[in-house]
Amino acid sequence: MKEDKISKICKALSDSNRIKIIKLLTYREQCACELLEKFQITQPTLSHHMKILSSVGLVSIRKEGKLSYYSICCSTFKEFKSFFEGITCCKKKPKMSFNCCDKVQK
Amino acid sequence: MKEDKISKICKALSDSNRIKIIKLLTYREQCACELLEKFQITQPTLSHHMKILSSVGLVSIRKEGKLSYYSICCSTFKEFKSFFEGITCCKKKPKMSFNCCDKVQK
DNA sequence: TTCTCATATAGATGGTTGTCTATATGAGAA
DNA sequence: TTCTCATATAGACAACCATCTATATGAGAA
Repeated sequence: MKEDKISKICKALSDSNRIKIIKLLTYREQCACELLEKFQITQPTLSHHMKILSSVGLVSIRKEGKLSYYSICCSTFKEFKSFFEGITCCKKKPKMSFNCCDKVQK
Repeated sequence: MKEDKISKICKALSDSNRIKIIKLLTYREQCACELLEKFQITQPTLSHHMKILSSVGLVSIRKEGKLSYYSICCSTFKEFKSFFEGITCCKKKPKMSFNCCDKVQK
């Protein structure tokens, strides 16, 4: 996954309500009305947040009758996480040999 | 780490240039002038980006003479990653027994 | 069809963001 | 001190964002 896509997903996650939504969807898929109860926002605002989360592929929608069920989209989420696995916090003074901070720091 | 802090870190990472900066710092700490060469932005804009990254604790600064060396802040980054480890993409229809998507999806 | 309920869309608004140019700061060299 | 270089800050501007109210859509019930 490229930097551009990662930054778009991070933007989608840059709101604390949307982080909470993602966390809630960890346990099971939920319909909009269920999610709405847990927030102090209006229904159109929740709808807006869900659109942002689904537009970057973090969340998928399943419609059943009048209800819309949301769940985390596994493949996108895994790719997102694996990008950060590739980032390590390594410290090296310039022109010196490579050392991982895990060894260097206390 | 709380949702509010996670969302602030995601906001700091919601720009593709800042994602690239973090990726570059994976390999070693670098000074501002070194980083600047790799982007098509002005020096004040890079300085602005570094301030955003360090204000959320993602990056730390070490000053040496005229130069400022930036590196990834291990502890924040690890906490950030571990938050997402706690998020799993599990699918369950309401009122049914719990199933992880790893088993459910093809 | 008509009503009701769940959700989406439209449009407005105040606040935030990425970028720039211009300028300040601060360290080492001359 | 004066000059130069690396970096930070100030201020401006167009674009974007979270939220709201009002309204539309669309499915099932009556």
